[in-house]
Amino acid sequence: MVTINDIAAEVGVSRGTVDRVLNHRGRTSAATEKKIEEAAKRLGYQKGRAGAGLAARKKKLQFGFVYIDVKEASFHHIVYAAAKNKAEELSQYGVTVHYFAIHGLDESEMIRFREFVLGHPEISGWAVPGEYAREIRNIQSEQDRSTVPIITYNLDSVKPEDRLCYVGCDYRKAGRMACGLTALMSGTDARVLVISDDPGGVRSEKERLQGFREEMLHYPNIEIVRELYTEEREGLDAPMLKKRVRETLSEYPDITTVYLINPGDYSICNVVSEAAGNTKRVVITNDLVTDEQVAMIRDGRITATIDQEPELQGSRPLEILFDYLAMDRKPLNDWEKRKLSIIIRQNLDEDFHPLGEKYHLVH
Amino acid sequence: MVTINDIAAEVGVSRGTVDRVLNHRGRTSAATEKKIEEAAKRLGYQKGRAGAGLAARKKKLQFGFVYIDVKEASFHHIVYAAAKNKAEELSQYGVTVHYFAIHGLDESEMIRFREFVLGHPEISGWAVPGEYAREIRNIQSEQDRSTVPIITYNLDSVKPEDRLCYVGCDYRKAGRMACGLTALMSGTDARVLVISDDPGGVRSEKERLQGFREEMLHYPNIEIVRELYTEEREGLDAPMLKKRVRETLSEYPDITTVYLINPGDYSICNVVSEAAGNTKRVVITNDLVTDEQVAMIRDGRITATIDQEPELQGSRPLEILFDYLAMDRKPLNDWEKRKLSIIIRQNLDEDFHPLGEKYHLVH
DNA sequence: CTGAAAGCGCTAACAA
DNA sequence: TTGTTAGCGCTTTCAG
Repeated sequence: MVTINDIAAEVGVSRGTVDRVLNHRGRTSAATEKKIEEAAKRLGYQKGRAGAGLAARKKKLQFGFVYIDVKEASFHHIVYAAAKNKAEELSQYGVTVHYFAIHGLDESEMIRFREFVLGHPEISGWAVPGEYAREIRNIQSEQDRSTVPIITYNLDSVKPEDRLCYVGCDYRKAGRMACGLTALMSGTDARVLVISDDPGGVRSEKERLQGFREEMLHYPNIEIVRELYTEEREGLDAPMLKKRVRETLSEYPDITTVYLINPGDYSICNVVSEAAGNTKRVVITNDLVTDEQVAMIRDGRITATIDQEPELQGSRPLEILFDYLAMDRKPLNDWEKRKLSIIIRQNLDEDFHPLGEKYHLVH
Repeated sequence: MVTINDIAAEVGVSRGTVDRVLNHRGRTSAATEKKIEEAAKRLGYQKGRAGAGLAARKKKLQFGFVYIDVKEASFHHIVYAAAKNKAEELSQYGVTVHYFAIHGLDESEMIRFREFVLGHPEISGWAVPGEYAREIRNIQSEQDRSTVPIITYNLDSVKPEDRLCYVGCDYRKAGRMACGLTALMSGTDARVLVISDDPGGVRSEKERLQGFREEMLHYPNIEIVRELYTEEREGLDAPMLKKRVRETLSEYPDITTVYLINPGDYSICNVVSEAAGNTKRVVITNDLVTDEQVAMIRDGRITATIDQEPELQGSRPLEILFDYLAMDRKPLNDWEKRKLSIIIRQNLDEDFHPLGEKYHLVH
């Protein structure tokens, strides 16, 4: 392993100078810079994790972790729990994580968020759900501090140059998988009912539907019979939606498959299974996050679910920030794709998302 | 974070003494031992990764990695590639990995293996396919060196007390998943043909079949119509087996599903798809390891495959050894279960097993 | 602009 | 049986 000492010896300067050059701390002459950088490249220098880890403690790195804390957003509870876990691990390297919980979509939340960002200039790296990256970038450019890296997760709604890396799944692919499963489980002439929470604002749901449609091109006889969405401001239990689902299923008894893109409330599955009569329908959902869902997969109310590794969406952003700021390691790609896995009854682990229960969110 | 200095100060001894006690190096009095251990527990001491990582270099840890190098065992090529990758990463902590390739099942290989183990007394941790753990244990007990930890991977054919941890999947569960997929894709009255490489010696295949059968109890109308195995010493392309598959499929045209437990050669899928006529059959396989298989999933000759994370079976054993020997971290469980994932055309990543091609095995 | 030195947490070698 | 010291690779601070 080649160390900064080797480079110093090679070039004939002190360790300090090598450090200054390699970490762009300035106060070095162009001449030595050239020599040192050339030597570093020639010898294949890479910062060692052990030494850098030890020395990181005196940097006292501060990260900001923004997460969504809304009762029905179980996905984000898992994300948050995983982030806390990772933060605990990073604490031994002197890292402190500041959390900010977003409680809803109102303008007042954005103001609180803005204040939080402004109030924490000491933070040298952000991990945020994609939707909130824009706001941080705005503040940064107002202040010319745009070198502070941002990792987005779960959603990627910002230009690639505005974040260091996005950690999350490919929603289009999730949609294609749902269609593939439909073809395999309901046959290539499936008739599909699509149900989702109001997709007006949320891009992930549009993309999943788009992916589903895209894949349908390979299955010309699969048909989406109807798409049903929650009424705006309908509330969690969505009585209107349930009513329309019931009506639709009796109007189209030949519906073979229900693709539940993202219901706030999974009790909609009960409506589907009650309406079944003697026809057993295939029900496909996204994300495995609540106990209710687990029970539904177990007893067949949900046939299959497509999961997107929420734990890694919580832990990896912090890890990437640490690697970037303390270890001098840039992420390999600007999109760290999280795996989409298919869950059916037989691979439903008793301990599927073990972090979920370890932490309670205080609202 | 509480350090060994804190403990030394608390108890009123030197760091060296604390180190000796906490790492059981002997040469300490029972009295100080008690005081130090009590203080460590009280303060919640845990060895820091950064410091331990740096200091590990002077331990010059040596690990032994045993792998299977047989042309048709593509699974193990991936395992090996991942192990090399991890070894490279660990080299910065002063770790050296000694590899031993097993080329076959003959007795002479066992002798070579035995000589390798005997010839490397400096090795302080082993990572081996389960089948080979027994031999190492035997040698160890002959020499009273049974403290050297063994991590098994891929197969767990040794008593829990004879290894520190097993890294691999639950083959019974893999079988249950195959049955679950059968029910979902061919219906609950599926008629199944099971094909496998001679399962005489190999436990994983028996367990998968056992899991399949186990799950069949929940689907009383699923039936295994026939089981076909390669003749002993038949050779890779298995012409006899292919012939019998062809015959079986024409004898039982109502076979809906083929479960390929572990064919040495996937070209058997071609036989199945050629014999199809107008009936499209569901073909389920295990492990996604060759380009041929990828092509088959793409064009439908294979319907679904159940993967078991070969990369992690290569990297984790080394990581676990390092954590154990350098970081004082025991594995959380004595079985680190690897995830079983279902792969269909739509989640077949172009880059599914990216390590596979990075290394060439020299036979 | 550059060098020297101290220190992060831990281990190992040596001295007492 | 215990303490002391040096050093792993890197960062930081202070002198020059």
